Amino acid sequence: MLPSTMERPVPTRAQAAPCIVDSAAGIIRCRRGQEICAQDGPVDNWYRVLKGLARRSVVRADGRRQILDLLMPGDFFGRSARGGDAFSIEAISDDTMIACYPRQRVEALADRDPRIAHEVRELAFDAITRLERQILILGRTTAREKVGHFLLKLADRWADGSTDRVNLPLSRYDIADYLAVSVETVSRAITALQERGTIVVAGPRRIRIVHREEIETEEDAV
Amino acid sequence: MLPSTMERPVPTRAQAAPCIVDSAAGIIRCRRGQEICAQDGPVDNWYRVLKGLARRSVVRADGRRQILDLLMPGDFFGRSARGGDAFSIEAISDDTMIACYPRQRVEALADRDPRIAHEVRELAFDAITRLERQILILGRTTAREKVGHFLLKLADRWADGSTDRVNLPLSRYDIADYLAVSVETVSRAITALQERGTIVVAGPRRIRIVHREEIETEEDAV
DNA sequence: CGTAGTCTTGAGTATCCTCAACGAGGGTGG
DNA sequence: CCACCCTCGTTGAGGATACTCAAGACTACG
Repeated sequence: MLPSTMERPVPTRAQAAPCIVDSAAGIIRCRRGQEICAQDGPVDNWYRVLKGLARRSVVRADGRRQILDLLMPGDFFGRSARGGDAFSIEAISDDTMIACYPRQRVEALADRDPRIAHEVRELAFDAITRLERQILILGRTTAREKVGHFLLKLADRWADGSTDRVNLPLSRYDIADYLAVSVETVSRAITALQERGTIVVAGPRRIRIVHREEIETEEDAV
Repeated sequence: MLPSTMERPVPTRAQAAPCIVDSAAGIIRCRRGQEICAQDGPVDNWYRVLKGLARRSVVRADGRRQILDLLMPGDFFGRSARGGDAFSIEAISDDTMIACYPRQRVEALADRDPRIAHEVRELAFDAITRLERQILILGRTTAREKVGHFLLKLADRWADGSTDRVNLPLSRYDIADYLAVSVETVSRAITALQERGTIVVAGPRRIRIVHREEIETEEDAV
């Protein structure tokens, strides 16, 4: 078991579409677990994931970690200079590639070229959409719903050819911190979904969604 | 009780700072509860709250409502044309004023004027910061923490002169749907915070934060 | 003055968290 | 090759927390 899905290249979305602002980028290559940006670093950069998977997380004072955003190829993010909140960004899969732009430089580029401004705007709106989806998942009541919809979302974004086969690129711990539940609850939820026949678990990192509609209509939708 | 806080003008943040893109705006005036934008409407508009308070929410199939974003003066939001998710936006307080911009028109303006592009970018980043904060609140474990930090956030944004006196502009039901807990739990959490001496409740819509640090350091911070 | 909406509290149940233990897999060093 | 360690994943038991259903107090409003 544990077929080391992380080492294999991911079929779909393995590489982000090229992007105009990449002209101003430096490329960062990361191994699994490597920190891209410290929680209290002073730098003011924007980033875009080119390949792999990364997490943007906050560690609270009690040691609990909250993953704010899962970053897949094409995803854009910044440190939101204002706000005072500081995040740390770490690669989840090996060989994660991230483009890094100094904020001021991109701003300058955007001021000169409307196409770049447009692109940055679109990337920001994508980020908003992502965060809204995350809020919708966090707003669900039971852990089974959270995990189920997380799997659906992952299947859509991290498709393995068909959209019913999910190669989980992250650990149960990451899922737990992303959904704001405990690891044990994630594990139990997956087991419960399997026992109901909603999903089939072929190894901890290999899940097949059999009855998508059972997740979607489990006493609520949207 | 219920001193009808909603009818009184709010001292701080009652009016949003003027904004360049407002030149392209139509102004919408709403009464309390009035819908600004239907959940399945076809229009592709951007909005900015000028005065009052509004909520952007999703109603799930089971009737449960989730408030994605609380919109205060200065806040910007769109219907995120892509994504498929549809939201409905309603005014919470009476005499809420909202600027409404056709998306294409603002895009055209932004393409011509870098200052407008910059402003839209900043507004989008503000929205991202807002949503991230909301995720951090939703990620907390106990309802007491959620409600406590919600009050802190509201005190900061909706200050009544000093930042320890909060005139709740929204009902317990709105708070519940915003924090993804039941109304009863919100009520109990407020009662619990009062019994601990952390806050003082002077009427359902009037709360004073006495020991801010007790909320912030209640087994976690950030 | 009755109705509707808001807010609170109680009782019982369901869910989740914590602590704990155990198994499996991967890597390292002998 | 194997012992060892470490991380990951799962399962169990007990306690804490939140949800549901219910009822009551209060306010606003017609």
